[in-house]
Amino acid sequence: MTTVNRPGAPDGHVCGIDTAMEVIGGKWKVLILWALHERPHRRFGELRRLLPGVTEKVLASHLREMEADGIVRRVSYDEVPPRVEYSLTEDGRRLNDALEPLAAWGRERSAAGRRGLPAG
Amino acid sequence: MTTVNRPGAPDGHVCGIDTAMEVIGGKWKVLILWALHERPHRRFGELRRLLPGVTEKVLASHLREMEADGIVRRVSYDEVPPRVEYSLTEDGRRLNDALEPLAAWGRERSAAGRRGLPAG
DNA sequence: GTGGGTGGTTACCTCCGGGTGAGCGTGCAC
DNA sequence: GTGCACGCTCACCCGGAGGTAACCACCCAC
Repeated sequence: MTTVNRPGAPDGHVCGIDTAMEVIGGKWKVLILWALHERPHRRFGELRRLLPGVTEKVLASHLREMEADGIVRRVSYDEVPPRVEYSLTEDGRRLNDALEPLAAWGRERSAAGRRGLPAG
Repeated sequence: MTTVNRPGAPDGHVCGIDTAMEVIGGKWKVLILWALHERPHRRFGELRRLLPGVTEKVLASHLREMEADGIVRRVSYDEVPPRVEYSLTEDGRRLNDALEPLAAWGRERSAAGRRGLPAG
C-alpha cells in the first residue's frame, strides 16, 4: 500500500519515509508495535484484547505482514491449547524508537487540544 | 482515517502515534511534507510536478486537509493567472522533524536491501 | 454432548480513498 | 474565436483494506 511509483530511487521510494510508511501502513500496526513495546511476548488473544475493535482476521494478517517485514517475531509452542507469542525483532525495536518523536508530536498536539483546527 | 475507537484517551487515541498517523495518513502527504521541507513556498503546479502520479483532485484535497490540520499554510495571491503558495507552518516543520528518525529507519532498511524479506 | 478457550482460516461484503476525466473563470497570445 | 496556463471543483468509478461471520482442530469442565 501507499506505493508511489516515482523515479529517483531504485525501489521507487523518495526519501525513506514511504519505505517506513509501507511497513506501518496498516490500520492497527502502530498500535501492535506499541503493545509489543510496552511488554514483549504478547499472545494473540492478549493483543486482541488490547486493540478493541480489531478482528481476528485483520490482527492475524497484520501480524503476518509485520513478521514478513522482519519487525515482529512469531514463536509458536506446540501445546494444547495452542500458544503463540509475538515479540519485536531488533529491527522492530528500532522502528519503535524511530516512532517516538512522532508519538511525542502527536501527544503535544492532543495536549494542545487541536484536532483539526487551524494552527495559530 | 485510521481512527481507532478506543477508550483510555479522551479523543480515542492511544499513544499519540495514531494522532500523527491520522495527519500523515494520506497517500501523498509525507511526500508533500518532504517537498515543502526541501523548499518552502511551493506552488500547486510545482508540487504536482514533484509528485508524479498525483492527480489535481487528490493533491488539492490533501493540501486542504493538511491546511485544516494546521501543518500547511496556504497563501492565495489575487492575480491572473491565479497564484497560490503553500508552505509549512511551525507545527508542520516540527512534524517533519519528528519524521526524520522514521526516514532514517527507512533509508537504513532500503540500504540493507530488505524489501519484505524476513529479518535475519 | 454442550460450551468455552486456544489461534487461527475462509468466503463473502462494505466502504471510502484515491483515480479518471471533464469543466470553470480569467487574461494573454495567436 | 480558439487555445493555453493556472488552480482548482465536480461527478463518477474502481480496487483493496478492512469488517462480518462461519468454521476448524484440540482439550477441558460441566
